[in-house]
Amino acid sequence: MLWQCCQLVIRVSDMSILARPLCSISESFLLIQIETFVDLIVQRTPLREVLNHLSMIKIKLTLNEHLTLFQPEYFDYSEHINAFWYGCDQLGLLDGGYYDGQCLSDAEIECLINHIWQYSQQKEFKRKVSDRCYQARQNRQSLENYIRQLQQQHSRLLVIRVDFGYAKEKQNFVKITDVYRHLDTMNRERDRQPLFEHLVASGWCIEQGNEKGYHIHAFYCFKGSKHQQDWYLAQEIGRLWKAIAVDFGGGYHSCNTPESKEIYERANRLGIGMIHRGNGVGCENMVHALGYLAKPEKDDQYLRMKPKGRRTFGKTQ
DNA sequence: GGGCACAGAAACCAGTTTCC
DNA sequence: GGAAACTGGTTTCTGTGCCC
Repeated sequence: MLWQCCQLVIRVSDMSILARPLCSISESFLLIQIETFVDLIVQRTPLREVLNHLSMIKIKLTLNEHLTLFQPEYFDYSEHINAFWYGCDQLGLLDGGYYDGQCLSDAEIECLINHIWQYSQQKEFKRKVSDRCYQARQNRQSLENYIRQLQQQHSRLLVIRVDFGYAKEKQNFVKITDVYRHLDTMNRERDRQPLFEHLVASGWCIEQGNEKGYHIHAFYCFKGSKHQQDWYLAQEIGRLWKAIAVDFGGGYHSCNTPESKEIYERANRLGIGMIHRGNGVGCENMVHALGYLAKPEKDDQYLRMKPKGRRTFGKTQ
């Protein structure tokens, strides 16, 4: 009975998903759905609520698409996604037996939930969450040290902060492998283009958000003695990204526009643009602004899936 | 510009300590 | 006692510099 109710909800509220052609749902979105679903189970949400939750409904509707993300030989997954794979595996869904688009029965769903719950009670699962937070703090610390070292080495730095992303209408087609490919090209160009001739430091991190999908936060520090126009440099870097990610409607957000800087200025938080070593507040703000790349508090922005061995955070040495 | 070696950084994992 | 935080060793990746 409960399940029939569920199916009714599906018909009413998710026609848009049914109407989508196969594989047109954003990879990032699918992963976040899985995580939300697993999180409900981990939080010991009552079964009825889990079954009626939108993430469960969507997973049921597009399970085949979720299952296509299972490629453990090529990707590493977060603990939540691994818990989901474990549950699917126990149900025999990962051996190619479920690709006929059939609905799971009530009993199978309950079984899946139980297996995910069991997995989430293992030490390794809990451990991974705390290790990830700790790793983020380590990265943050190393980034802070790096920035402070830079400030000691250069009396003036021109600091650029840009976010790279993709057009909303193209996000459904962006795979994590595309993001890494674009980032690799961007980093290669950084070493080639005359634009970066006086670059003294840079850093990046790849993130995944519910709204923005995959995106990259990046910073670039140029010699303050060679460049003054941070707004212009940010725009040129943004244009380069747009050219690299043109297939997916590459877009960027510059924090160095006069409007953005004015907002920071008013809040006394301006840490980008020209930063003089003698300006203590500016230097601290710079640490804060660039430290955002490895902010441990951004727990919902981490990557749920990444190509094996690849990093999510990096900086020039 | 491409290939290669090397050093350092990021990630992973297991063990230990600290805190509640 | 269990969870969270921390440490240290190891592996793997990446940036850099050098050579051709």
